[in-house]
Amino acid sequence: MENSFLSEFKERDYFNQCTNSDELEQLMNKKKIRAYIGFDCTASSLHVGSLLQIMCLRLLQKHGHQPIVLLGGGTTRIGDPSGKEETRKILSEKEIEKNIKNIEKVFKIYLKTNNTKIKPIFVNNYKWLGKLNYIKFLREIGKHFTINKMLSFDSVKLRLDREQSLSYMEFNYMILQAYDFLELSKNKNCLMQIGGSDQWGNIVNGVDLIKRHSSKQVFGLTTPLITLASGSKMGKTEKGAIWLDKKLLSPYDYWQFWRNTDDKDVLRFIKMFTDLTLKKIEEIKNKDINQLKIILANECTKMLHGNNEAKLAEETARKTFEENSTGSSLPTISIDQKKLNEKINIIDLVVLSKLESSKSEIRRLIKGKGIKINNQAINDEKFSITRELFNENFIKLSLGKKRHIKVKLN
RNA sequence: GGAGGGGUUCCAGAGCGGUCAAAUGGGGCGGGCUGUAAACCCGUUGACUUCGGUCUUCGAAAGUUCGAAUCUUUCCCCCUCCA
Repeated sequence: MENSFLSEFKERDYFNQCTNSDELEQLMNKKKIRAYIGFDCTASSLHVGSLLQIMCLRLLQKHGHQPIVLLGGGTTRIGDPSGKEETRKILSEKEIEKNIKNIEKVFKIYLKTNNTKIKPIFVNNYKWLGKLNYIKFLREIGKHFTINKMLSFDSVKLRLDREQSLSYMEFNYMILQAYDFLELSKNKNCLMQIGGSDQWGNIVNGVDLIKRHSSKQVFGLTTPLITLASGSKMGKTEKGAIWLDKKLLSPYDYWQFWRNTDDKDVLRFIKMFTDLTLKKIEEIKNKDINQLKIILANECTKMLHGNNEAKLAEETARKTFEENSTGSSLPTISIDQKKLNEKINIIDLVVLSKLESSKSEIRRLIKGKGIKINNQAINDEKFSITRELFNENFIKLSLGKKRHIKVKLN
């Protein structure tokens, strides 16, 4: 092994803080350990906001350590107040169970599952949190926490400062997360918890609790919060979240997300989100910035959706943007002959395409030359679609420069 | 429990009886410049429209008025201080 987990972790800019970096380094060089990351199950899948954590788990595997994936069926029932401005909606039990199943699939794509030494261990904290006895819990666990300290945590302070209420339920979240860590350290011999920097407080609590409760030394490690050069958080755009799920976001759109990365973020993201070796990255880093963006998009898409989808997306993007033609993996809708005979108005076509649902907005777009058919701007909202527009049964419909769709005639 | 302050369009935040679909900023969207980047400039930003207008919005309901985001009453929610 040319370098250790921790040094690669740092080189790839995953590192934010560690409870004891030197000792962790020694430990991990000496033996293979188990480490866990907890994931929230409030949505039916994960989005790129969680990708860095997933990459951490991959890195663990790469260095022979075993990841534990905690899908928080228990804690999702409470809701983590960290970094949240408002109380979350409380989900039904059924929804949470469904989400957990779906999210597990994502990990099975990103993580190696055939090697028993390193294959991910999936745990659901509802198993132990669900049957906690309140009095017993307070006596055994609660006594290790002081309110004074809890109030000093950012997750709590922020909410109080913001004049947002924080319920007692949420206030307990950090204790539950600490307890999770304790449970995993006892039953799964888990020695480390990794998380985003917003989890630091929660993680440290766990490390402390374990020290007090079982006099064991465990570690906490956090990754930086990834913000885009534009300052916004990664993962959610105005159009919606960048899901790691084909059903929620097409591979083409996923590819596009990476292709549209800000210049300033490209190298950082290549380091963080691709499997390219650091050496390789060093070699290519002076390439043309747009080439690099394509590499980034390809690598990321390949990892999630497979090589074929990545190639297809690249090809489609090339055709769409460079040749102004249409690529095959461009999202497609179909309309039938009959409908065409009755004349389809441009506005209705756009609505049909689902690229935009508000007719007022579509009218505005037309006024601003924002709607094109086969690369020809439409300047009349009464424009109707005729058969002559179809080339080999297809037309390309574009909204602005980036939203394109193929319309197929049936 | 007592005393105050407040809930406005995606967000922040003006408006405090007609000229309000509601200032301003941010964000978004479109156009220009470019490189499917950033920055910058311009336009736009409730819905529907036969482009004349029509309809629905200012926590909820009821009321006063020719007319309410603006006044009154009740209710719901939030915050601050005191207990």
